[in-house]
Amino acid sequence: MHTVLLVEDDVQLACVVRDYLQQNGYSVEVETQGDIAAKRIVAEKPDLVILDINLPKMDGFSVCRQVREDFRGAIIMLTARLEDVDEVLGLELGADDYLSKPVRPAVLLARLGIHLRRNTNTKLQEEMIKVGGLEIFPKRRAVELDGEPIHTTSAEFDLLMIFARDPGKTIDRADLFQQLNPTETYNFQDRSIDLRVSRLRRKLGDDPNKPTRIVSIRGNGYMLAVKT
Amino acid sequence: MHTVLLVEDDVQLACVVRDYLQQNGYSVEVETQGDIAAKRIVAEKPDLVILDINLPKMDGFSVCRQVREDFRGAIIMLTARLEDVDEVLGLELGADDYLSKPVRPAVLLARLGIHLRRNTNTKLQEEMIKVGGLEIFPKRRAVELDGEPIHTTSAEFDLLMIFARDPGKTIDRADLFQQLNPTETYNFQDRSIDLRVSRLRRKLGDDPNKPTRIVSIRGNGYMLAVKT
DNA sequence: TAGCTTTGTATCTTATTGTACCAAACCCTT
DNA sequence: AAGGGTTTGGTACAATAAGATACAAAGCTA
Repeated sequence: MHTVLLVEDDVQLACVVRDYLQQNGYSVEVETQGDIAAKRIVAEKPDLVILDINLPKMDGFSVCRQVREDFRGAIIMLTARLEDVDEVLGLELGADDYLSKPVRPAVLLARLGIHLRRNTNTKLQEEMIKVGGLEIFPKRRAVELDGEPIHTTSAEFDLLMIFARDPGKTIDRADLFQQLNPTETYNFQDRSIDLRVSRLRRKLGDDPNKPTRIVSIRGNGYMLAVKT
Repeated sequence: MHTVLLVEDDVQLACVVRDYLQQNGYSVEVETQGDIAAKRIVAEKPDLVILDINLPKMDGFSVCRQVREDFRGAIIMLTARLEDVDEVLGLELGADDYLSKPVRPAVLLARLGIHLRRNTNTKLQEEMIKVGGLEIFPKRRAVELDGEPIHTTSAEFDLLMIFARDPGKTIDRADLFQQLNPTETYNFQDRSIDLRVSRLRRKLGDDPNKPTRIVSIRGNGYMLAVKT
């Protein structure tokens, strides 16, 4: 049986949904406050979270963002306002899906099914890119090194993603810069890329004098090493 | 450059994805109809197919099934977010991967890279080149001598790679210089190559008077000795 | 809004790599 | 075998690239 945490401040609605899901074989918990929900998600690790955007204390966006790195299950956002949809779709947030209110029960059930199947089916694990001992989870924007979670900032993660697309290929600074700041133009004395690499290296436990994960190619750029 | 056939009936989305992929160095064709897509896949043999499930005329499952026997490239299935499709089916049809909409651009790119490398690039770059007691790992720019890691600088490694590609063959300075600095022209009094060799020799533990690994061929150039 | 985190700029330090120059080895002629 | 020219190896040094640190601006969180 799958567990679902329903985060919704409209108590009446929450109860209706809860009963409906329970009748359909789910174990459902309800939480009305955003800040507490964030804690509960991490602590209780439900299989799936249904997350309203309008919440007291902390809105759904913040909850999602805060929790995402540590929580692997699916998050379905609920929106009342149409304009929120764009933001949910914004790929940075890390939500898996969204539904706009009012929600038809059958649709909700169908969505739950999709996301839960994905998690339980062994062939369809969470999207992951694996390079050497590095595991990158794009949805959660999370990174693990030899199984240990590593906290990366946004800029670091973006950089790592570019490397991860082409492990073993050197990518020059101009290229990196372009991909990270598509609107700006690269200036050859810019050192921001170096700094990002440096910070990322430190987190990956790389010795800058003898880096083994992100290697420098003098006069060219950097490369994500493929450990054999 | 790799060719990708994008089969997607949402023209607007298709164009966004096409542009994005093109910006990242792919040659992209778009097809909106399932039945025609099946024919094109077999006829044009793209390196990779991105296949939406919801298509007019013939759905993605059928296309995949029909094409799979004649088409060796990777097929990535796209599941539409509004459908309650059982995604698992996609994999039993012979698809290589699947992604669910909305697709994070970075994830899509990463997946393309993974599948294309697997299919076309397997032998392009060796995992390891072994010459005598020397082991060279191009994909992490690392060198080991009798099992001991050796730190090489960029210039040294590049030079060693050239030698390692043709062990036992003498390569003249002009040739080396050209491969190391493709844009510049070689000047016969240039000594930078000699210096690189000298530095590399020292790291490889070679006695310059009686070098055993990188041998000088007087009047010609250098050669990586094939030690037994 | 106050405090924390993130991220870039400026600046300094260290490492790398080529040029210049000298010494040693080599080859040829005598 | 001696000597001159040529080729290669070595050291010193300067220029450039990359790494480190401090700090300030910007963004978020609470």
